[in-house]
Amino acid sequence: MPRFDHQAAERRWQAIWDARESFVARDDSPKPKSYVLEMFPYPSGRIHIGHVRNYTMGDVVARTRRAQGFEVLHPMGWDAFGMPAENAAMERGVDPGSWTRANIAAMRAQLKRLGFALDWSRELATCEPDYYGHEQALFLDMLAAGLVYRRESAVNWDPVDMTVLANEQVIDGRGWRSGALVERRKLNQWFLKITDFADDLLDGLQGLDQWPDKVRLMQENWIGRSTGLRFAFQVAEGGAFDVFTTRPDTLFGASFAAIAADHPLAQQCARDNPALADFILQCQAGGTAAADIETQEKLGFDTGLSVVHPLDPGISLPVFVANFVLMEYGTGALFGCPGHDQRDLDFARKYQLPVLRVVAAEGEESAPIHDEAYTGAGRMVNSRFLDGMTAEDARATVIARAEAEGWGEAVTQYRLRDWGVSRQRYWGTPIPIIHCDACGVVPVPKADLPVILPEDVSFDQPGNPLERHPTWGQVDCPACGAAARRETDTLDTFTNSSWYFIRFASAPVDRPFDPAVAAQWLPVGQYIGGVEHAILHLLYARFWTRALQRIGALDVAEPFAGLFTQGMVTHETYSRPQGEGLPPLWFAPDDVERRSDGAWLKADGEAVEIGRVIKMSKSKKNVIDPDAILGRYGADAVRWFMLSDSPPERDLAWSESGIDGAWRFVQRVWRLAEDHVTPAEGAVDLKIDRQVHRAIAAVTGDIDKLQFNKAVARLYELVGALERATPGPSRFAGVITLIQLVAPMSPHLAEEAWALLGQHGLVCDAAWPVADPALLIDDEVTIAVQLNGKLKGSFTAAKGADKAALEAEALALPTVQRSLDGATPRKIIVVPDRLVNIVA
RNA sequence: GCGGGCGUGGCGGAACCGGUAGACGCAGCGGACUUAAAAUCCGCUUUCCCCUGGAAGUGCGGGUUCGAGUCCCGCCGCCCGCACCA
Repeated sequence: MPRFDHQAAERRWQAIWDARESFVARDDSPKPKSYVLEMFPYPSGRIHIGHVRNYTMGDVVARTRRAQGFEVLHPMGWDAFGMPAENAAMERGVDPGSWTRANIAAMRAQLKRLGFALDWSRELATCEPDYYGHEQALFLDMLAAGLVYRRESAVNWDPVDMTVLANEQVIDGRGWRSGALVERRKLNQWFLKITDFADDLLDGLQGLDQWPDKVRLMQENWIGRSTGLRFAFQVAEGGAFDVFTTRPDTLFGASFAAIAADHPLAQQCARDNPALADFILQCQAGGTAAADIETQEKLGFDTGLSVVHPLDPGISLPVFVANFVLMEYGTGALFGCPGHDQRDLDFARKYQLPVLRVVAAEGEESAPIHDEAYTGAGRMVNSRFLDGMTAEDARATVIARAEAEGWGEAVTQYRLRDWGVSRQRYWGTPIPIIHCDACGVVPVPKADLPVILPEDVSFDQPGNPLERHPTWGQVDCPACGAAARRETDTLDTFTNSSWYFIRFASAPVDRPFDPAVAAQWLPVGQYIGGVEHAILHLLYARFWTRALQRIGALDVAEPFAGLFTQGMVTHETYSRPQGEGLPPLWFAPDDVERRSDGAWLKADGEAVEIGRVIKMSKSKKNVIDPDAILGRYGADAVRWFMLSDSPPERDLAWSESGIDGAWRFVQRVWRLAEDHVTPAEGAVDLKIDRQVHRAIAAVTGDIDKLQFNKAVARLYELVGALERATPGPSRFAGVITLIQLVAPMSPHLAEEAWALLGQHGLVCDAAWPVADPALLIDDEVTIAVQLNGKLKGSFTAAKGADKAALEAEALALPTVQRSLDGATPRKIIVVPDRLVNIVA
């Protein structure tokens, strides 16, 4: 029997879909609209398995929605700006533009081989002026609306390469190329006022009921709305500074005040205190990453100043400069309460400061604090007029008193910080700003957009080549006409991904989008991507959409109505140590021969170390190239395997076994189709009809919930049932239905089988099957029989049988009789149509 | 350090709302077909035991319940994010 010829089928059907423009979305379609989107890829060079998994999931949703009668928008594009292109330029001497465009061409060809139902007519790449030029216009609109501002902010500075580093380029506090100790340095940078939208973004989460709870929770915590007290500490030596606290109840437990190293007061004190100046310098060592700062040893320096306790002028507290206080959060200053904050406790122990309990659980009132701060609920102690109150009441009382006496006020504080979008890098959207000595900061007039990124640049030295370009930066000031300079910073690539889904929906030549057309498609009905984007990308895109709404550009509040976060594709790693102080050398799976007892490098036949199963990453080289697998097994088998086994939200550990099973499944379905080229005569087989309709209901529900692994299992069961069934009209109809249910997952096979079976048109255009409710009802059920909750047996009964009958039949079971041994049950629990539990 | 998640056979996983744990697939073993191989088909496959039956079992330790993989409390391990990776 001939096998399913995947190569011929893929070519044939992909050409037919293209010619018929099957997946081109029509703006003017009368059908209800559905927007299915997967996070667009960075063109790193080759598609990897994670992309295949992501786009296969989206494709199943898109094809199913289309069959269900929706006009589906399912586009694809390229998140094409970013650091890897600059790294390639430095390492291989290619220019970032050519490198990126070649990668796009290669990856587009790979995606096309997979037969995705994509509308390629809407393809975009963020590195092209016809995309980023419109982004520059939107930036200027936001600037005009007051949503953009400039201020100083810290970056990672490599003092040897004299360049700014990304957090990723700082390894153990050192520059990744130079190895120099990194410092924090301040630069003037552009910011978007995302904090203006903190409440909207937080409250908006409530309505996102088709988002995973965990993502909503993470965003909620990230925004971090808290209410507390802001008050002024009077410095005994003169002056004052503000602090913010969420725990005003613990004010009597305060034993010190701490300010950030770059707090104005710290700077002022350092002027005539060389030791403090030194300490502040020390605080600037290291990168800007929060994880690094917060895991650093907590260090403080006593300024010698003291502040007056606001509730008792008789108490004075020492003022420290501390490396864990961030100027960016709150007021850059805090009071330390060691009894009820672990970080403060560690600090107090280190600098021998008093530790006092002011909140206690019942019975703990006089228990001293040892190594662990008490952060639980309780009542106030050692706190004078607050004693005996709950901590919650004490909070309100202190705030009320502060407001009445005028030394503080209740404020709402956010953990969320404004979005710094300036990057001291080349391969990004140029910020459309001109610096003029006379006029200052001048926006580029819209008529002069796009500000085109020059591609004749050199990477022979570190840093941003835009700064060294001979002519690009020279420009006349649009305001006064004098010679001026272009801004050489580019925009964060997150700005590119903050509105691409709008450009997909509407892409006029002369403006970013048409609001009416875009609003027809938006919000995205189903967005699918990695959970690693749960906060930053998704929050920025939500902000950008709301900002557009505020400035009247687009009447959409939330960009993504439904979100699904897929797990990553993981793989074990192969490496060899390179010796002291050097990172190991990594090897790609293609270069390694894997056997059951180890792994060997093909090149030299020597063993390599097998490492943990981790996220596929280029740096660890544990990346699988789908091309070879695609050639051998075909797109349908690869797609099928991507959906099998692992639940889509969980990580998928790649292994070559399993793809074989997917290939066998494709062949099994093909054989079933070949067996049924013409409809069979004979009687209807109700049992098969029931199984087919149960499968329709289950598979439809599973796809709807994106539980593809369950849909796959149901289809295996259906195939098995059809194989065993006797030939006849029910079996023939069942095979037709099977082909339709398989079509979103393995579309080439389905089209080929559909044609073979003499069905009309294309299966991708056929209406999705609907289950007949009458065929979904069981008339018999299996009743489990338990004794004290342990299974003793089971029997079948008519559905809806009454309790007494079930009880009697359960008691009559031989195993139950034997176990009871004549004793009378104390109690019998009957769950209708389910089980009988006998309690002895 | 902070925030979020996950943990079930040899492996990936299934189990509606607290009601028969292990569906389905992979791997393995045995058999059929074949000169042979491939392909295909059939059967077995959580562990243990005194094996026509019984006991234990969902990371660990407790708890609630007639009944817990599912709910509660306390641990352990792994993974993701932390604002300049995309």
